[in-house]
Amino acid sequence: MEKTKKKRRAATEEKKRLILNAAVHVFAEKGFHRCRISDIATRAGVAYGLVYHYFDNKEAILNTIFEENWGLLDKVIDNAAEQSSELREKLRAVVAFILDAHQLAPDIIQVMVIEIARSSKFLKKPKLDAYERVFSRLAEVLAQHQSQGELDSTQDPKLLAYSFFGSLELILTGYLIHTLQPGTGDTLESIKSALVDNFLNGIRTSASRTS
Amino acid sequence: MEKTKKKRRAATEEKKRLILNAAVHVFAEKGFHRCRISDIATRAGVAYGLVYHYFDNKEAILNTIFEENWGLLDKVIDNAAEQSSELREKLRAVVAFILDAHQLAPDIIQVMVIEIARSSKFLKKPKLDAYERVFSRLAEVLAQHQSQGELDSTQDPKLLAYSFFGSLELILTGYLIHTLQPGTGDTLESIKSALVDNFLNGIRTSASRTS
Amino acid sequence: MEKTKKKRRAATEEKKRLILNAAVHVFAEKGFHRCRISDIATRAGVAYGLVYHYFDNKEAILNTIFEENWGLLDKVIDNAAEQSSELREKLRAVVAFILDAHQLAPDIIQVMVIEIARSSKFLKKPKLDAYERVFSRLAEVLAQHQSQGELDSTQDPKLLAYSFFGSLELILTGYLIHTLQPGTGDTLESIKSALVDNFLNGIRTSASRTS
Amino acid sequence: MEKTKKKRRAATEEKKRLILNAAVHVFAEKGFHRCRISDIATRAGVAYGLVYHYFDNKEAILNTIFEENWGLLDKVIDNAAEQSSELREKLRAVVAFILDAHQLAPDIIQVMVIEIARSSKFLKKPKLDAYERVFSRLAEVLAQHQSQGELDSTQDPKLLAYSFFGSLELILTGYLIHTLQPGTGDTLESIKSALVDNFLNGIRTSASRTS
DNA sequence: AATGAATGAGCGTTCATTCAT
DNA sequence: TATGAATGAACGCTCATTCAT
Repeated sequence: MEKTKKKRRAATEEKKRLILNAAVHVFAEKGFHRCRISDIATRAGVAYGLVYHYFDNKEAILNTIFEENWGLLDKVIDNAAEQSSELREKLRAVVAFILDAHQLAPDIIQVMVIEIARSSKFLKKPKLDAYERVFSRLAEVLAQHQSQGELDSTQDPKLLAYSFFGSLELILTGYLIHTLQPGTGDTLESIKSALVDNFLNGIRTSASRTS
Repeated sequence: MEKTKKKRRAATEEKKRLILNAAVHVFAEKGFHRCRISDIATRAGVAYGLVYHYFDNKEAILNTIFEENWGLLDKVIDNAAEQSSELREKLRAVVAFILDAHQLAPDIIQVMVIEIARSSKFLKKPKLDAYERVFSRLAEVLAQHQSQGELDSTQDPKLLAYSFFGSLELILTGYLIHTLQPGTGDTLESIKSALVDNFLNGIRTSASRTS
Repeated sequence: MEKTKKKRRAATEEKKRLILNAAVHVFAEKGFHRCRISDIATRAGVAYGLVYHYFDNKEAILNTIFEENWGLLDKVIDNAAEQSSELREKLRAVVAFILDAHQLAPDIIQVMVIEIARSSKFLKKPKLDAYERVFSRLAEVLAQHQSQGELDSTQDPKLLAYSFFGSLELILTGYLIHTLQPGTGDTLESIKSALVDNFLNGIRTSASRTS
Repeated sequence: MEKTKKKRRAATEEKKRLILNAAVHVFAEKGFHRCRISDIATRAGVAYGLVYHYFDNKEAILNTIFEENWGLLDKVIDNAAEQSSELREKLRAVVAFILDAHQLAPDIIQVMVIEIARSSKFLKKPKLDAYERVFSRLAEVLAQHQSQGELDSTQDPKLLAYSFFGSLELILTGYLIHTLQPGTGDTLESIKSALVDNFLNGIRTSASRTS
């Protein structure tokens, strides 16, 4: 009995995952507004109505995707902050997480970047807060290193956090829409390093530096 | 007769502008997908059938907004490339244009950033090309300075261009959605400088530099 | 110009009427819950969407029917109260109005009796008040005749009003569902008289009266 | 074995009753069309699939409620006709049954009056016959007393039956929707008497009678 | 008997677009 | 040019009903 119930619960959870995965795929392919519930159901290989058995509505599906994945980012920053004392390492961990995720599951990253970040203007309170927390968290980390004299203290750490994620995001977008292609020499690792190093050191050659 | 025709043409152009302005406002307020043609017409103070005299459909309105404004950015980069030999000046001109525009007409910038740049995934050929040209143009400028030894030549200039615009875009987004507020000390000018300087020099203090 | 606008306004009003009439017919035929918007549109000979041009939703159509017709009943009672001093005459005017209306437009009466009275349990404030006003108004009239000694003053006039309308309503229902048929001798006029007389005098023969 | 079967049968019957009671409650609360099977199941504390073990469909539940209760009314009229020779007593028994039932189980009465009696227009053959039988039965009783000279023989007894039940029904409706409240002096008994007496004697004072 | 996952037809509503005036 | 009535495809969502366990 117990076992049966557990099994059923597990099967149920699996079905939900199936729908979620289908949704991620379809959102990435056609965009949230352009896709229909039936696209999701078809892709998941389930009946139309079943989607509504698991989710209140289309928006709720997107919310679930957001919560599951944005939460991960939250944790990654926390872990990075704890596990290393080097700022460079911390930033690299964040970049690595996102770029690796993009390798493994580009659809999810795309939905996060395009469908959620894009609609951030229209986010309501609880979601907006969750969204913002990631930036605040990185800003905290930066602030800490400012106070240790490693970073220019005159600058707003929040703005720096936005700057950092902005670079990352648009580069990702470039990859996603294929207007930006990794050069022949660029390994994923070299891109990770470049992103972090450029953020920390800038792109000028030391030769050309005056100030 | 001639005059009358001109007048009429001018009046027509004015009406078109009226609708375009209304569209910008409404797109910014509710988002492209969430707003209706009638919202635009109401805001413009015209009958909604009239919108179809001036534009083929809803998409065409967004296209017009895109073309008019993205074209400006194109020109700004060209001008900047010509009018100064200093890379810093060139970049500053671009940043200044965008941030000033955001001061003067935040709705336009919002629509460009949120409704167009973010949905670039779904752009079709001609629009996508126009979109991409801006990045290529900036990349060219950067490549030129690489060849002059001012910038690290090992890096992909296109990627650097994406990085630069990405920072700018997300900071703008932060301002637009009010999760990022200009600090009390931050003048618009100081933000412009910081963006360019950080891109060129990074954010590390010289004291903490080892390499 | 003026004329053209007026004409258009009139044509519009006519179209609305067309839809309203179709709705009355369809509501009467299949019942409010069982009919679809498309039934109304088809019956009216207009496009599906036009119904929504004139009415917010299905409920709003029923509301309009209610308001237009229930308001008439209101006025009829008022007029009857003013134009005659005889209670019998007043009641007869009310009965006559309803039964005549039923002859002329049985569908409307049916919708009023079945769809609105039935859902009276679920009426919200403003509609419920309008609904109730008719009963209150008749109760006032009865109360006045009580105070003149014509009617038994020990009884609740409101309850008497409900009793009166209840008789009328169920008889109408009987006719509507054809479980009650006017007998061969019964003219409409005789039924009107019977209803009023029975209400005032009861149905007992004087011979059998003891009290 | 026998016993076990009986027990099981009893348990089954009990479950069915549970669902039926829940249905009555929910139909009364939200209306037949506005409630879902799951509302009934939830209220009954069972899985909603179980509802389909006991009933073919939603309609069948309503039918069962109708049959169980309308059948009682049938019997009440029969009993009244047999047990007393006085018409007043017979009518009083019917009124008493209904009003007492309304005291004890207002939900059932409401469902009978609002969901069934009011939608009688849409009843199909077998149900319609059952519905109608009650009126016919009362009409028979009245006809009998007409032939004994107690009641005005010129009137259609069926119409009188409708008139009588109509009064009763709308007064009940008034109580159900709380637009009619029992006055402070009105006991339930006085209302029963009034209904019957008014039907038999009318509401005019003898002083004002001319005919 | 009991559960609740699964199905899919049905329907209300929206809204871009067309068209008559 | 200007209006807004008219059209109807599209789609989100509901929920009665079936079915596997």
